[in-house]
Amino acid sequence: MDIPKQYDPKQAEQHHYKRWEQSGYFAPEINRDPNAPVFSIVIPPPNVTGSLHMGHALQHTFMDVLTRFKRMRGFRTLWLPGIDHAGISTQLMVVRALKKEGTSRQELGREKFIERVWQWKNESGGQITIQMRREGASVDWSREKFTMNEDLSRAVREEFVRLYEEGLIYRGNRIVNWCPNDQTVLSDLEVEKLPESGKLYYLQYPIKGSDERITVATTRPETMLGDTAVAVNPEDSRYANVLGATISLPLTNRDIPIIADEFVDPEFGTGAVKVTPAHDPNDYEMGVRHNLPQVVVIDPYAKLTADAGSGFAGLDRYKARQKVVEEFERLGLLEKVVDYEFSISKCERCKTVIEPLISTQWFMRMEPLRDLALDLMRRKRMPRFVPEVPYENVYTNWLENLRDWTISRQLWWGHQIPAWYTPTGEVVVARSVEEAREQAGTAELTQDPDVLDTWFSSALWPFSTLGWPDETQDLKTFYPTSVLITARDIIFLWVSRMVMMGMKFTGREPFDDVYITGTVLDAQGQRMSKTKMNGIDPLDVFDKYGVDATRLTLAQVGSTDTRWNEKQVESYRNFANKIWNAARFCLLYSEGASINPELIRANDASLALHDRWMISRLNKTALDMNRALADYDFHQAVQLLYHFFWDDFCDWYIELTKADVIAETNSPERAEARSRLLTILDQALRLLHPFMPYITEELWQRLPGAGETLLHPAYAGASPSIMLASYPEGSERLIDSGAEAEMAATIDLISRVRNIRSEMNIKPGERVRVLIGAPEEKLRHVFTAAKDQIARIVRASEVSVSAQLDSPRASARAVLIGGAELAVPLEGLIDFQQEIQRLEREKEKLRAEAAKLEAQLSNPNFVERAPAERVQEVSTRLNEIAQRTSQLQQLIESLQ
RNA sequence: AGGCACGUACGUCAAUGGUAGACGGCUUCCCUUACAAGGAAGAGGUUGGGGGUUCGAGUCCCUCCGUGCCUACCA
Repeated sequence: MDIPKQYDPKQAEQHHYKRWEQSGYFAPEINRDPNAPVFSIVIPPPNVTGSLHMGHALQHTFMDVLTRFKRMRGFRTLWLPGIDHAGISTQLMVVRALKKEGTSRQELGREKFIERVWQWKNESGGQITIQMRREGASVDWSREKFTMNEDLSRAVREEFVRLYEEGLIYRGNRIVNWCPNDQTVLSDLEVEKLPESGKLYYLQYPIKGSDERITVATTRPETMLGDTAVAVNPEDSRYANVLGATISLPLTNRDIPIIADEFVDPEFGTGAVKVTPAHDPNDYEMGVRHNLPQVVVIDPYAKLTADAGSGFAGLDRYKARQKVVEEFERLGLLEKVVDYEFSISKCERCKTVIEPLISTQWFMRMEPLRDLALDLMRRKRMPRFVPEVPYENVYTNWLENLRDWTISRQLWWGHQIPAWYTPTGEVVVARSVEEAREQAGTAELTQDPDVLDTWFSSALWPFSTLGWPDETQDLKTFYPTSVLITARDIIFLWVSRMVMMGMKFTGREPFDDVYITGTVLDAQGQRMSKTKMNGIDPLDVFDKYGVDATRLTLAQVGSTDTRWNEKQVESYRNFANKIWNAARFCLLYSEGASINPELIRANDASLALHDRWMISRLNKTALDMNRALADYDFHQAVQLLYHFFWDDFCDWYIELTKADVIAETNSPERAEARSRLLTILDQALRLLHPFMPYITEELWQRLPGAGETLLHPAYAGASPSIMLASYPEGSERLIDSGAEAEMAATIDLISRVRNIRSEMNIKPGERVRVLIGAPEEKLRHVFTAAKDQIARIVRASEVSVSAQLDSPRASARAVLIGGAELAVPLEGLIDFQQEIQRLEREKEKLRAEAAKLEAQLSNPNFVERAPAERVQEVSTRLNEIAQRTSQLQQLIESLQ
């Protein structure tokens, strides 16, 4: 057998995925058990424009770990992949391409443009689906979905029509967030508030029929051209005398009133506020309250309108600002300008400053839907957020303060709103144009040109992808899904809306649990972003360290934010190599052996200590793994795997079983030791597989005896793969605390000898004699039985065990667990003073520990109030220390 | 402006109120036939500061400092 000394991830990553995919292992149909429990996840659909970034790799790792785990546990498992059409991003991308070609979407026209987007999508969209294969993601590609496909579009129309018919969708004229660059309306969630240092301008407005002026402060002087009132707080005595007076608004020929409104904070600025209902959300509200006219002075391109007056019409908003300020100064009405820090709304995508505009849009009334979600949380505590703190509150608080959702967008790429207008302006909402014609009684219909917010379709994702509105078998089988795994920044945009729509249309929660992942930050603790250029490309990491090592690194992140640390990946790359070489050892000595689960099915006294211990550790680890995964404790799961494999399996078990395994002569004992080793390796690989799919499959395929019989019964008949083998569940019955204790004593003995070798500077090649005095018969038995292994591991020429230690004076000594003593004769090598010091140091450590414990015991409050069990523990430990100390003291005296 | 997290070894992170750990890095020694991407032995901490509750606090409470994130209609 020819196995290289180093694990080559690329080699292993090449073949297996294709075979898994082509064999249909990712599809739930591979499961032949009609009564199998179901596990399903839908992927948060990545944008069609996107390519794989660390956030995806992170989420996908969690999803794949769970999916593979559940599949191995015999669940009918579906991880459904798909892509989001990402309205604005995609449209912008194609618009840019057109610009390069010297044309534009307007020139092309709507139909041609959409064709062009599809063409782009088919040629270069969804890069991520290729990259996901590299990750090893076990998604069912046969069920892949795209939000713009006909089936999902039908679901969107169904959603729209039903909500409209119930009055939950309406068309209205309101102030909205408008992006002058993208030329579309945006929802509140697509706007980000960024701090900005700007100016606060104090403008004086003359009061008609008097010499008085009233001063207002504003950050946006240009909007004064659209002012229709000045407001003060009704309680503000400073302005009581001018309430109801009229202002002659400078630069215009309009007169506007001074009104009173609670909204005005007398403490801020001058206590008087200019009111521009057409261009400010607050002023809009105030305008509605006071029935003020709306004078539109800024257009959708953020240029001033004709209503702004001849001097301003056509000017850009910032030019207009400058001009207004100059004019006020010229008129002597500019009181002052001060520096001012405030936050400004920008388009999340293009960072253009949002212009609040009054516009006719489609909205969704959220209260009744919101109540469905809040009710679900109150009644059933669903979805269950992991971690619960703080996300359950974040989610709930947001829902409680929810406002209506602007769902229309002035784009071409997306689901066109299924609303048509008759020549007389009547609105007809229908599932198809045919239905609309029938309803309207005319064929002369114009469809609303707007499309729906991308999230409108995403909100249906968990059930639209399974066939809704049809009652499909998939929907019945896989809905509600088991868990949603996502980043925290879309809890509002997506998670909450899925819950609301799920409850509304299916009457069920869309998922039981929501696992919110941490964020992978850069080495400086900054979020990775395209604009900052600080992102780490997961594909580069795959190339450098392998997919499996990267997956372990990411899984370990769990739900806490973590700075990217390449050293960590390197250490898991080393771990992969360790696995490789451990398997290599097992395979090099596998002649005449094969996997045989019978060999680890019982744990009785006929087995050697190291075997009983290993079986115990295996079962403990399996139980812990199952628990960790059930709790979504990925960090813990990775730690368990790492230490189980490296410490327990490699460092101790292989070393202890090695003597039997590499024996020259063929014997039943050798065959059994080899087979048991292979069997435990098989179990270890299965435990690892959900995290490290490639290396485990690569190795498992080579193990003698790895075949159909090891598959989970639900996959009987499938061609063998570790991904269909059953996941070790672990059994309490096979945990052997006696073996663990005996092994602990053995490990203690070995460590002590090694410590002596190291501190006494004994050459690695030099053999030493190891003398053990163990008063306890059981312990003598343990050490005697393991003599050969111990000798091998500590490079001893002799290991002798007796009840009483009888050793030459010139020995290095130690006290062991269970009152045993150890001596390593070192004739001529030992410096007695130095040895005494070494033992004194050890005694000192014990003394320090004893001091703490004694302090506790001598505190009457502790003895009285601490649990008796705890008190007992302390005094037991104290006794141990006392015994060891006296033994050490004797050793020291014998040297003096 | 409010709200919520977080602060533990040189770095990245763990620790149901019960002796503070892991991995990497560091020091010393070893290419001992699975693995130098390895092995062995070590060093390294008043858990951001201060107060409180408790027999006992990294963990619970208060406060200060620092860092993030989210929400918000102060012109």
